[in-house]
Amino acid sequence: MRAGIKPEIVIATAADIADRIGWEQITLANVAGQLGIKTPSLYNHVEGLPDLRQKLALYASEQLRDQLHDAAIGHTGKQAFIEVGKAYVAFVRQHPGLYEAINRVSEPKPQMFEQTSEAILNLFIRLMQPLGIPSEEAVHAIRGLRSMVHGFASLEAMGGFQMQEDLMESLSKTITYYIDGLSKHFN
Amino acid sequence: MRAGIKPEIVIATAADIADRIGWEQITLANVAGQLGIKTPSLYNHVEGLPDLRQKLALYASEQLRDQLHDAAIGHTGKQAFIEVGKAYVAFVRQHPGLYEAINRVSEPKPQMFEQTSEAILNLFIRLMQPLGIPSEEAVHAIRGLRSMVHGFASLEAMGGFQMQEDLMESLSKTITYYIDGLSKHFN
DNA sequence: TGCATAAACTAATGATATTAGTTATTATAA
DNA sequence: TTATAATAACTAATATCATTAGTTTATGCA
Repeated sequence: MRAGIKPEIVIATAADIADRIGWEQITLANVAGQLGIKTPSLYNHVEGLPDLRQKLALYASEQLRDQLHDAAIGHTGKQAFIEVGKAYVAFVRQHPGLYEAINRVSEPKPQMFEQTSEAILNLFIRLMQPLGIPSEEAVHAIRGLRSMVHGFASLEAMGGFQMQEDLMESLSKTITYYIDGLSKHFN
Repeated sequence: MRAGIKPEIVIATAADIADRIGWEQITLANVAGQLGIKTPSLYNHVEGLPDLRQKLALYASEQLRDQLHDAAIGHTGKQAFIEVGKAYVAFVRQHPGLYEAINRVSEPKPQMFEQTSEAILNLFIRLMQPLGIPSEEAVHAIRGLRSMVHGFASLEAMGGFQMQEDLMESLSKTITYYIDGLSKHFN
């Protein structure tokens, strides 16, 4: 019998498993089982479990990049960061397994993955332009923003917050305080 | 032969492996090998791999709590947060495997672990008292700080920053901006 | 229709965690 | 000091993985 599996379907299946029952549960046995084929058949589509994980990480990072770019459209200044930050946290809520795949990508990271990460970093850099931060300070400022947003998303993903109802509010307040303090220093 | 293994030695061995070659490498085979005993003998000291991981997470969170408390001594206000933040990042640098153990602790988390996490949260809360933030806003403010510090540590641990030389500077600047913006809002 | 390729399969290997049952060592109490 | 109970090692066996090798079957194209 022939199931007609495409590489993308394998990734999609792994993504589904990751978001549904956790990244740890991405095993070749689980993926093959959900696809209705035997484990060794997967080797026709991916080069093994590490390869599958890396391909999933790439897929996930592209999704995240796209959603962050979408969220930034039509906003500038402080509000742009708030929108992107919310989109970041929302992505992690919707796709905890994919976010884990991004964070657990093993070295050496695929080149395309590095590129996508860079694209996300560039988004932050561009959004920071209008604030008029001196360029030698901008690297620190952006590190702070990335850390903040990642910190919120990551802590929530690992169940680090008690009540997640008003977490978006915490995030937008935090970004507000940070950008205000930042602006005050350089204006 | 009898090796005279104490439970603490098993945890210490797992900690050593985690920091040296990575959390993923904590296997019963590795731990037993380093202790000079056979894998099944470990079941006399821990109840299996998940139990060992949880005990290691508890041990790690206690270490982190102690180091953060130490760092806070003798400081108040903005500077206290900077010191604690630096200690946090320093801990993750020194003990990447232990930090991973904390973050990968599986549900349900041991009660003692929850207590230790709460102690760390309480440290942040106490340090924030002098800033005079209204109590209904303090929860947001503390979430922001935790996220920031965790974000820095976590991003560095996963190799998310290019150059880590001046990372401490980025962290202290970020905390400064944040606390300044926060203070401005409520004074 | 025939052939090359893609994609499934079976079988086998080695690493892992885990359980059960056994033996040896140590500590303690008579 | 010796007998006994406990502790902590062991061997043997099983189940689940990932992985490799070799084989078969289905598909698409000349």
